[in-house]
Amino acid sequence: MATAKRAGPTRLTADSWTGAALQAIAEGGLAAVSVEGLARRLGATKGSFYWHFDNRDALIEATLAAWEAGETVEVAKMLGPLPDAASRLRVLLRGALDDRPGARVEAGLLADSNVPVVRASLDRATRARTGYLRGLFERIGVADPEDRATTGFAIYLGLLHMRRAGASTTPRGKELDRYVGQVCDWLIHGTGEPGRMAER
Amino acid sequence: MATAKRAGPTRLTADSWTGAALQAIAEGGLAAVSVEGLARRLGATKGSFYWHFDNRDALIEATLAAWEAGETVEVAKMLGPLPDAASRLRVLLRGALDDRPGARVEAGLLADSNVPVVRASLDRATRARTGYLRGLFERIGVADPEDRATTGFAIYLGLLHMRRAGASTTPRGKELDRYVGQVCDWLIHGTGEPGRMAER
DNA sequence: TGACCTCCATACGGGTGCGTACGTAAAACA
DNA sequence: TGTTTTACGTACGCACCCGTATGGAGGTCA
Repeated sequence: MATAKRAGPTRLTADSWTGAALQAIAEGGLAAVSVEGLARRLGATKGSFYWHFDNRDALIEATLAAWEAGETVEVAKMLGPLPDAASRLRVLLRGALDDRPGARVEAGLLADSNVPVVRASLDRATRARTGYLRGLFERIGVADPEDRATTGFAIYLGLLHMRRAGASTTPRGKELDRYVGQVCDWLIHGTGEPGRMAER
Repeated sequence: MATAKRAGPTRLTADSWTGAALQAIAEGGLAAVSVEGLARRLGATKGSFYWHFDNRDALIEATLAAWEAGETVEVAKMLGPLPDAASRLRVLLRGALDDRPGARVEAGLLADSNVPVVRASLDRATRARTGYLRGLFERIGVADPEDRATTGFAIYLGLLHMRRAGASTTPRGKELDRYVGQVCDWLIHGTGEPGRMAER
């Protein structure tokens, strides 16, 4: 009974490991990424892992790179077909509260933002998003696109976090659509749709 | 050379351990709270710890309770003397970006919000703050205090996180005061001070 | 001064994770 | 069909951490 046991066809690839790592991050952050743990999940052993990667750090770097790449194309795919800046903003914000796997991974990574590699990765993602947001606000024509981009991203992060923490205060379901729409109008116009908000 | 070595007068108390745990959380989250690690910091050994606490979980519970208590009195002390709701809102938001030790602990705890005990503790803190925020907005007299409180807290969390992640996009120094003021005006009036923001 | 209680150090067993050494099936190639 | 290369399993040493067992120093009170 030397070799046996794994379910799938047979051999694993480096992507098998980064994929499992992504799933682990989504569930429990970096701490859940252990070589032996992933091996158990994959029905393999460390012997396999250390053939594909030099060490745990190498796996983490590869995993982060895979996430960044997948995230940018996913965002592009979500926002590309949209017509105007306003609807892109709305979709972007909703992305914080939807159950995309990418969002779950991002929420997991937020927890380990003090780890230098993760920090670097998140910083790139952050920069890309705030830059994109700033572009949206510039095209919309507000006076202070920088501030609004920062605030928009802070709201994004905050909602992402409230969702991960399972905060009972997070808007859900139908409420969510309404709330996100409200926040977007608010970010864009400085106030809600005319008549929906008091001015004092 | 049986007993010796610790610097301080001598004996430790339960508070010594929760204090060290708070510091560890501020630096590295829950993962940094290890009995043996704290013992090294305090110049003691596990023998001392297990006299003051039943186990690691008991320490964590006590530490969270201490943080919650300290946080509420600290917030009360900061906001109590302030005259109007607007300035309270501003100080509350600034609290996310200042270097209060409490904020560092909170940022560290955010990282472990998937741990049930931490989640419960954070949830209580969150509820208290959003409730307080809602009260502020109600007293100010906006039409939708609930939405604004949620958004205000999301911004708080987002900024807290951007600061912890060392995001280069976070406003700093003088900019910080201006930015926080801007966001507050914006949260309150729906738009910035008249003339500072374009309306389209 | 002797019995006692408080507080802590030492020493141990068990668990988990990383990384390495080595052996070995199965595929690829000759 | 034999040999190399690919991919993986097994077994080990090491480090760290939790929790327990046990004993001892120093203060307290009779």
